[in-house]
Amino acid sequence: MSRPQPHKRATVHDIAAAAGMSRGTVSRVLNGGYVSAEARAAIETAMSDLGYVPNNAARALKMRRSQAVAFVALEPHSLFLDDPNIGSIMLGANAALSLADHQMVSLVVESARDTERVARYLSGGFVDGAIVVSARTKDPIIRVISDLSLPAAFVGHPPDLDQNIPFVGIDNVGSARAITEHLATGGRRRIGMIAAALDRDSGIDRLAGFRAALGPLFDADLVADVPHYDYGSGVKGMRDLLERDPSIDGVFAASDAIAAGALEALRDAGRSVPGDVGVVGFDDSTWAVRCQPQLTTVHQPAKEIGSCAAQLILRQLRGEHPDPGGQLLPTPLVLRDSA
Amino acid sequence: MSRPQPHKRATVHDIAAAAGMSRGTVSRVLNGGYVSAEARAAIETAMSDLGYVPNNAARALKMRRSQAVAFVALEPHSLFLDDPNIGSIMLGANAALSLADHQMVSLVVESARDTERVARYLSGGFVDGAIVVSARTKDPIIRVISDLSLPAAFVGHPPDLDQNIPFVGIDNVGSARAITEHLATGGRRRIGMIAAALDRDSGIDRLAGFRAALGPLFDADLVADVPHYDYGSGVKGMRDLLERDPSIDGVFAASDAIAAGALEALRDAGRSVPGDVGVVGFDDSTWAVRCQPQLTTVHQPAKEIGSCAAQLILRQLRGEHPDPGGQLLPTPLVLRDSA
DNA sequence: TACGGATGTGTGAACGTGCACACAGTAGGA
DNA sequence: TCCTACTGTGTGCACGTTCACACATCCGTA
Repeated sequence: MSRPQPHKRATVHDIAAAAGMSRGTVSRVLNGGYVSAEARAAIETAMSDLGYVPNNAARALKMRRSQAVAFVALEPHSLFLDDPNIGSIMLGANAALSLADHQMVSLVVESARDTERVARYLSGGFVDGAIVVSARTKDPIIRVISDLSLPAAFVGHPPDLDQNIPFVGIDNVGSARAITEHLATGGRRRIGMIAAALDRDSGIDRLAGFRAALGPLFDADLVADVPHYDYGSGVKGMRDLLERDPSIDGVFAASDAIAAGALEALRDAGRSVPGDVGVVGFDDSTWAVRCQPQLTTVHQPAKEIGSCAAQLILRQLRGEHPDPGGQLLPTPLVLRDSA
Repeated sequence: MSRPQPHKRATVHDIAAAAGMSRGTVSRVLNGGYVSAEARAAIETAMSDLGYVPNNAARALKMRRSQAVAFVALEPHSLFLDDPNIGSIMLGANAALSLADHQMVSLVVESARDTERVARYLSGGFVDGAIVVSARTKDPIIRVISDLSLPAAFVGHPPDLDQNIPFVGIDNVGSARAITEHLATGGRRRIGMIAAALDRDSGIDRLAGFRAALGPLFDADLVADVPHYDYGSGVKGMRDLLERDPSIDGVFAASDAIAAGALEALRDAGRSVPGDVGVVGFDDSTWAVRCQPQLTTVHQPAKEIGSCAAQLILRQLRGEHPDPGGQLLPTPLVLRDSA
């Protein structure tokens, strides 16, 4: 069986031979060191003549550094399709890694098969670290990363996360509380919530903040529980709430996409927003300004979250130990028209 | 300067020593060959005791195969944030590569700095091939890939694409023509278009199809030209068209996101859809069913496009030469409520 | 008995790189 | 004169893996 050889590529040997120098000198041209002007010139012309590109796999093997960092998106199906947030986090992380001359490679995990392959990939020396987004409690990838002791940073923090792994996120409890209070201050009496993703810390915490804000006025009957942060869930959740209590006059949606869905359900039911019902969202994503009326929401600094996670990795690569515990970024309220 | 050593990891040597065997036997346990049951057992316990994971960088160096394929998204800023299509293409490609036990790694190119680094990465032996999405005419990445003669597949085809590089896409001209004809058949007289991305083949071809469908009825004054396939562009483009000709009664939007924006502008202008104005989109993305009314549109088989691109790569890796020219996937019309 | 094949195992040489070391020549100061 | 410092270059080794080859053993058969 003959392996298909994609391309016969020049190596340091070939360059050295063509320039009449030794491998060491070629290496010094590439990585710095004492090289005479003539030698450098000869080697550089040889490199461009032969179209030399260094083999990073060999370099990674020798240096134990690949200059690449993985961005692992778990169960991104709905995320990529409905939640613009993860895109922003990715772009933020990429920008920060790019400045440090690291390549971000993002890996998608959808199936068990993917999990295993990604684990192999992460442990294989192709990357120096990993940013993990949207891990659920008991996610097998958490164990894999702990076992490998690969430099890592999580976005959000599953409760069973290893103490030594740093994370970055937002204060979901506090932000949810703040936006709920805004709704209450506006004079709303019957305030409900469309809670989502209660298998993740973000979902649990947003519900906790909502509950804390209302205190004794909290009514468990006014909480609709939907699986995902997406538009369709918003429509369904809002219909549900309207059925349970037609006198509802305020809704906190766990995401902007959900809020957008809720607006549709309210429109169908003939309720005006913000006249009859005040609606607030969460994320300040592109959804927020697309809606009619535009959403009052919690700004989630997605780009900063991404770049912050990247910094956590870069710091570990410099040998610094990250502060234990997490880093929480501020989340200002954004007041628009929906409440 | 001491390099931060993330982890002292076991190698085949260590396993061999622990099991009282030689490296070769360990390799055979991993890659198949004649191994006695006792030897296999001893080595397997040694592997699990020492927590052995093979070093892919070393394997890639030796085998000249990394079992990884890059997914290069060019200028994804607006793509990731506004266009759910690219997410679907990614997931489709990942699924296909996953079945063939290849890791998909996606790379984001936003700046010139990114282009250079990605080029280095692609040529460095970390990946066996590359899927390139959303390349513009004269994109430097095209040259890089041609020069490397790295197995590649493009999604869409910039006109200056190397003849030898296969691509996958849809018949933008034909689909645009078909949906425009649907609009005309419905009895609309003054039909306009919100054309976008006229610096890419997709944008140019959709406009060409529109023009072909209308024939002599085509009126250049009823074409609004916007830069991107996003919601905001749709709002602007529609306002523009209404101003140019208030009697307009049909609109072909170059994407669903644009169509959604157009719906908003029409609502603001007090026009009913489909009563006063018929609107059709393109993509059949999540936008299409989120709108009020839901969009009549062209179904773009994004997942299939992704998996098809993946197949093109896998075929090249098996040493087969791909058919020159491209592969076009069918794009059925989806009739909903907006026209 | 001798031979060929199947099965099982060890050894050496690569893959392409970077670094430590060795060595050579020059210059300056004690 | 000798020692040191600096500049410039070549060589050997290691990174962790796989593969080709050599070798060893066992069995069935001519």
